[in-house]
Formats: sequence, structure tokens, C-alpha cells
Amino acid sequence: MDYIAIDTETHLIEPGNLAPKLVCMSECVGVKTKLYGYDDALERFYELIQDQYIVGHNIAYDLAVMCNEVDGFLPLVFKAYDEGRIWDTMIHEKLRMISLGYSRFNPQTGRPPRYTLESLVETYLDESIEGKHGEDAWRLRYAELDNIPTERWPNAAKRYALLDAEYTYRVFLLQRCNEFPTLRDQFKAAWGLHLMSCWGIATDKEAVSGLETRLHQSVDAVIEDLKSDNIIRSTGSKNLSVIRELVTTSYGGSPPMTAKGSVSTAASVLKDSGNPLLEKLASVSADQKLLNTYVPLLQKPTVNPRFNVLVASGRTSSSNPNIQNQPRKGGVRECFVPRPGNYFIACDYHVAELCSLAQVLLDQFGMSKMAEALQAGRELHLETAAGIMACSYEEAVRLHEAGDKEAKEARQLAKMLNFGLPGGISSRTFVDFARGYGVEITEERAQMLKQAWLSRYPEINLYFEAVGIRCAEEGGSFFAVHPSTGFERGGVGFCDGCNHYFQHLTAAGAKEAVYQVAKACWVPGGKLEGCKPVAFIHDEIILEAPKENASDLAKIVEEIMIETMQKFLPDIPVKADAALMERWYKGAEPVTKDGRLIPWSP
DNA sequence: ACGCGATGCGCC
DNA sequence: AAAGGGCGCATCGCGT
Repeated sequence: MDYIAIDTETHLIEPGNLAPKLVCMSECVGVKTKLYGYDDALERFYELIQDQYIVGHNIAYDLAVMCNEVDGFLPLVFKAYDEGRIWDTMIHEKLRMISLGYSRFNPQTGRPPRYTLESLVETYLDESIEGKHGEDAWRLRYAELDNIPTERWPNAAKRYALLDAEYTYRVFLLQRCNEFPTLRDQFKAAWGLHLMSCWGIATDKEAVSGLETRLHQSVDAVIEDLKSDNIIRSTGSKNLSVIRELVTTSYGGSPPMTAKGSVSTAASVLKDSGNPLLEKLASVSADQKLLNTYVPLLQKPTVNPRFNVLVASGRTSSSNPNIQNQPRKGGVRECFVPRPGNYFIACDYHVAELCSLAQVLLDQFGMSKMAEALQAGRELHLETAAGIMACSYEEAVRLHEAGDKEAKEARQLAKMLNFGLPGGISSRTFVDFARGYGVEITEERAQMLKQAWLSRYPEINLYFEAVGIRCAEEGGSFFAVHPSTGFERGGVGFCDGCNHYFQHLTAAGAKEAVYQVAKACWVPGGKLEGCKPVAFIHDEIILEAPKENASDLAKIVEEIMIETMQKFLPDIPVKADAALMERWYKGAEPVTKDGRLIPWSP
């Protein structure tokens, strides 16, 4: 089959509109290029999207632009993705960089990799795109040519529009001989995620201003006060050299240090310093973080988080705002609301990464106690807690249900063990890890707990050993090929290696679920018609759903997510729970009344 | 003025 | 033998 490269030129992307109005489309196949004005572009795209193979650089953008012009295009785009007829040169390059181990740093350029078409043209073709920058660059000026027949366009404008399609095609020719196993899945996930970005997520103006006021009340007086002690400058910035000196003296000359050897100024260090001024500063640090990092991004009626479909482990990331790290405490999440007439459906996988780990262990060693526990329908944290208390699972359940204090503590520790230890941490590090959860344990206790955990799931010893051997054999880091997805990742060390196999598998399943859910929402007649996905947070999808049938729709979201993940975890029972909410709450749980889901509230 | 490394911290 | 991983973003301080 012949791929055809396309590229659109559009009005400028503006806040709240990630799919702006189309101006023209260019295409390239072989050595032929062609430019289509608005009407011709729509007609030509309609032809192409039915059954042709299409390649683009960040193609989800162009496809969304097209779908924004003509309603009927959307189902055709999903069909094209389903038939494997879409190729994205940007995503291919990301897979290539990850496979080489260069995703964070490319030793050939001495920098983090860049994924613009321009930079791909440099690496693949050793050419530079002319007319991209400079005063007469048309790149950002195509709105001026809207409604003008292309015949009357300046030559430079025509040339630039054609060049992008041509370069995309030439890069593609060099990429296509190098297929990656998850390539098509990445393309599909990117489309699902881009639709989320375009739709955006609404904010509640009153909630935002209320939050802002409250945080200012908490922070401002303290900051003002600390100015007199030179801890805060008159400009409002922190004076770190003064703070570090105070930390040093407070800790009797041997203060906690950072990785690179400077005096730590972390809030926890300040809090335990015994110095009232530092303690005061620490007391507002969380609120300051909220005020400076999160509140400013909430100032629009709708925000449009961007998603990066692919980071090293196969996970996604998000920015502007990063919808994947919104604080659980402090009222930030509660500023996000569904549009009028809707509830949020929030559906997340139950212990997703542990299920993936169990599947990986089972595949690798032919047996897994962790898998057996999950297959038996056991609650995994209580299973681990039973290991800590050296009793049977049934006994742990009985004690826990009876409100036994020891059992409750054991389960809390169990959660930390289950979450922390699969990443290969030492018992020493586990002490710090537990402290992050507000639990103080000695290193001896950590050692005992780790041993108990490994005894409960002995196959994990083999898992760590196997990763360790790969590291040792290949000089500290190795090339990981995921046994079930085929995903390739270079430069993997011990800890990231331990993490990689299960984190990747969860990501792969959840991303496929993003696509399936998006399809069910956006394609007319789909099972989730009327719903709109608004956020994806690694193992959780949040959607808007019309209130009237939100309960039924929530069940369908569960079904789709479970069915999809189940394909990646064939031997582990997958669970996912959907809850309804009137705004985004952390910890919302399914609440049922008369057999139907109703919104959870705190 | 801007770039950059280090630090710290939010999430899963 | 030992080893949390994956991110994005704000701030500070230093350098060009």
C-alpha cells in the first residue's frame, strides 16, 4: 500500500481551541505534491480517509482539524485507525529514541531529543527546512490566506505548505522499514488523548476564586513575617543561602544533604529543624505550591491539557496543565467540574500495577503466588498483611473486619510494601519511602517487612535476580524487550528495569482503553454516545456523562476498560470501579441507590 | 534578558 | 551487593 503524507495549515491555535479552522491541506506521495484550498481539501480528505493510508507529523492534530470541519469525518478517522491506515512520524521517532535509550538524553546531540518535523528532517535527511523561520515565514500566517484561492497565494506560502507534506513523506520513507511492535497502538492512543485535549475540562470559577482567597490568607501573612528575618527577600523570593545556613546550624553542623551535596531545604527538613522560623516556612510550603503551581492554570473557564502519548516506560505524560498531577488535597481537584447537565464518571483500575506485575511473574516463571492470590479473588493488601502477621489470609480478613488494630496497621504497611518494593528498593530506602506516607519505621523493621513480603511472593526474588543479571551482563544497563507487547526500551538499569515490565504493561492496557472509550463516546451510535472523555491519569479515565443515564454509562465504561485491560492480563482477573461525581473528588467511590449509581460526595 | 542545572514537590 | 520508576512545573542562583 502507498501512504500519502498530508499536512494542514490552519488558523492559529488559541487557548481553548486545539483544532482551529482549516485553511489548506497539502499532500505528498512519491515525488508528487499537491495543495488543496479549503473546499478541495475537505473533498480530498473525504476521499483519503475512507480507505487510503495516511501519514502525518503529529497527525492527530490534522485529523482533529478535519473532524472539526465536517461532523461525518470522525467515525471515518476511527475506522482508519482501526484498520491501521494511520502513521505518525513524530510518534515513530519517539519509539526509536526510547528503544535506543535516548528518550531523556541523546548522546549524539548532547541534548534531550526534539520531535519537531524540522528536527526529524535534520536527523533523517540532513537538510534544514527553508522558510520555517524569519520575517517572511508563512508558518503562522495562513489565516491571512483564508478564503483566497490558492492560485492567488504568494509562492512562498504555497511552497511552505507543500514542503511540510513532502518532508513528512521523505522522513516516513526512511521510517517505514523500521516497524515497532506497539506503533499502531501508540497512534491510536494519541488520537484518543488528543480528542480529550480538544474537548477540555471545565473549571468552576467560584471554586477557583475561593481556593485562591483561602490560600492567600494562609500564606501571605507568614511570608510577610519572614521578610524581617531575611528568609524571604523584599521581592518575595526565598533567600536560599540564608535558609541553608539556618538549616546547617539547626542540625548542629551536619544537616541533611541533597543528592549533589548541597544543604537540603526540603519542607520536611525545615519542619524537623527545631528552628521556629524554618518551621513556619515549612508550614506554608504546601499551600505555596498550590498557589504558585496549580491555581494559575485554573483561570480559564475551560482548560485543555495536552498529552504526550509516549514516555520511556510507555506511559503518557501531560502538560498545560498537567492533569495527571493535580493535588489530591487542598481543593484543587474540586475546581474541575463537568459541563452543565453532566456528571463526571471516574473509573479506575483496582491495583493495576500489581495485577500487571502478577501477570509478568506468571509469564516469566510459570507460577506466581501474587497471581494466585488475585485469581482467588483475594484483596492483595490483606494478602500481604497476612504475610506480615504470619497468619492465613482468612485470619487477616477476620481480624481486619473485626477492627483489630494490628491488622489495620499491617494492611497500611502492606500497601506501602506492595507499592514500593516491586521497584526493587532496598530496605534502607523503604524507610524513607514509608516516611513519605507518614510512617516511621526502623531499618531493622524494614528488613523484616521486606523479607516477609518476599516470602509471601517468592517468585519476586527470581524477578529481581533476572533483572540484576541482565544489568550485570550488559554493563549496568540493558535493552529491554517487553515479553508481551514487544515494546523496546534501551538503557534500562536495575530499578527502572524492575519497574519497567509491569508499569509498561499497565500503561499499554490503559492506553488501549483510552482509545476504546474515546471511540465509544465519539462515534455516533457508540455505546457511550453523549459522553466525553476529559482526563486520563495512568490507570483512570474521567468522562462527562449526561446525568439522566450516567449510571448505565458508568457501567459501560467499566466494561470497556475491563475488557480491554483483560487482553493484556489474560490470567489475572481485572477489576475497575466507576463512580459518579458532581466535581472532581479524589477517593470517590461507587454509591448505589435503588440499584443505580448516584454521585459520591465527601 | 534568557538559558540551564539543581532542587523540591505534585501525581500514579 | 545494592538499586523506585515514570513524569511536569516553579523557583533559585549562576552564567552568558
